[in-house]
Amino acid sequence: MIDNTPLVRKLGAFVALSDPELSVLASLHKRRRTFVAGRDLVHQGQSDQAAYILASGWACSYKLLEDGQRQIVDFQIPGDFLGLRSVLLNVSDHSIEPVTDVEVTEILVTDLLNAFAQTPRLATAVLWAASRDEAMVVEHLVDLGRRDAAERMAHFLLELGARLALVGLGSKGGYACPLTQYLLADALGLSAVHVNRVLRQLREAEMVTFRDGFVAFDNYDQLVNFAGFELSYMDQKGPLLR
Amino acid sequence: MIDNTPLVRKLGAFVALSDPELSVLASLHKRRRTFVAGRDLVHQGQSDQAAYILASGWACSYKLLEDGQRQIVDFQIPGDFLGLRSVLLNVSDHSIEPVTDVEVTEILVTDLLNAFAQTPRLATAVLWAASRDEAMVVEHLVDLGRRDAAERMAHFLLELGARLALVGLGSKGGYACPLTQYLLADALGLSAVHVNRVLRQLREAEMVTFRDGFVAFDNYDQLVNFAGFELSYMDQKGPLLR
DNA sequence: CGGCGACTTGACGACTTTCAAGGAGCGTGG
DNA sequence: CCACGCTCCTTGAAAGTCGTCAAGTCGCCG
Repeated sequence: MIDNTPLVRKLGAFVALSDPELSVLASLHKRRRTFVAGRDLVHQGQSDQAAYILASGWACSYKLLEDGQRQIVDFQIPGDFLGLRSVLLNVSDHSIEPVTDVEVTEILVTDLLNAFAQTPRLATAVLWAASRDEAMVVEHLVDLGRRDAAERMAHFLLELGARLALVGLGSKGGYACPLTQYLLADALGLSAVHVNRVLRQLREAEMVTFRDGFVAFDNYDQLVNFAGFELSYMDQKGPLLR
Repeated sequence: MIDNTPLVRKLGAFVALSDPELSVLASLHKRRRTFVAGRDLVHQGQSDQAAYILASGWACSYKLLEDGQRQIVDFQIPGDFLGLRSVLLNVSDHSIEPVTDVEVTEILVTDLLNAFAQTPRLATAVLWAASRDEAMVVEHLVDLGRRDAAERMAHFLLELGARLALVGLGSKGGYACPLTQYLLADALGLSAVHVNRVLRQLREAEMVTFRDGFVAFDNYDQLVNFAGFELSYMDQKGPLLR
């Protein structure tokens, strides 16, 4: 094992990486950068040459509508890619904003594509990681399309918890969560006012409590049942490719 | 140019494929199969060894909720992948149903992964195609989260039109569309009844008319404006990788 | 202390769903 | 040939969910 960055941990879950592959991966980590909360990291329409891996902190990717509304597509937590799609499509179709101060490591497109050429299995691994991210977006889409506000919130908090647990940042008890009710509203397609009401409702039902930057699962099983939560699509036991 | 299947057309838009790459691609097309409308092609939870490229007809990918509701994630039109994510994740997190009778060509996972190893640029191309599909899902997500029923419908019909135009099946005048109002409802997160009302509304506003399996843009520019439609994320002029 | 951002709560109204009832087109079988 | 059943489309009325507007609290910081 040559290094143990979040990227290696993530891709390692899919393909068993050889030492040469690991060293190619290691060479991708150019420089480490930090960004402050709230200032966009990527702008919609911008043309990028670099993607990032989130090392610490939270970010979100969102789209702005002409009328000023915004829809948060996904939150990124440590280990996640930032702007991979922007790079591949050559133009960003969305913006990315750090929710907290974040640390990232930069990856240049050219390096990434060269790495694919040298070690094709890496390409497969990245494709897999991208598919996994897409599955998350799809689940979010189902939230917006077919769940009412309370189920949506419940499902969303559970999913976030499951993702955080995968990188050691959460458990069935709960997790630290830096999101404001405004951010939740933009993610869940609700108004901030309604987010507040729904949170109260879930708290009074003694299923989850979101307070002071911490999500506490008061009754995990009941919440899972209420939200119709399934984490099969996140379950991943060891590398598929050896 | 060795062949000119939908897959080649699609990937060719991203990378300029060499003859050896084209021949690897050609070898992927195992057998052609047909499926009848309505009978699932892939079941949620099923473990697949094959993905497909849609040659003719329409399909849709959807998720079922425990309470019987369903959310259609995306429609697939000729040239699109079917079940690529299922294959990569090793378990399908969604179902796929042919909307019409469809013809597909089968692609075995193992062949696909081998092809990646032989021609890494192919992997890059597929990654790009997957990113493009994801961009579509993201736009759909914004529809559900932040547009009201009429805007949502308008935006959806425009996007479908733009996608069809890319493969020569539609224009700014309109396109043949085999979707029922029930399918539209499941895609847009609305009730079938409301879909009907919204379609009437758009028809009476003389922007679009959806009747007898045909979407007619009565006033394309007005509709684009009404829906806040941007196709920048679909615009793709020639290969990015040479 | 005043200002500010995030959170709360109530009242009212708009957008959507649900419930109910019909109508039109089409293939099947008597 | 026509009735029947089925799917899809259409429309109205009542009921609910959720957004908007408005006002007020709390903690933090200059």
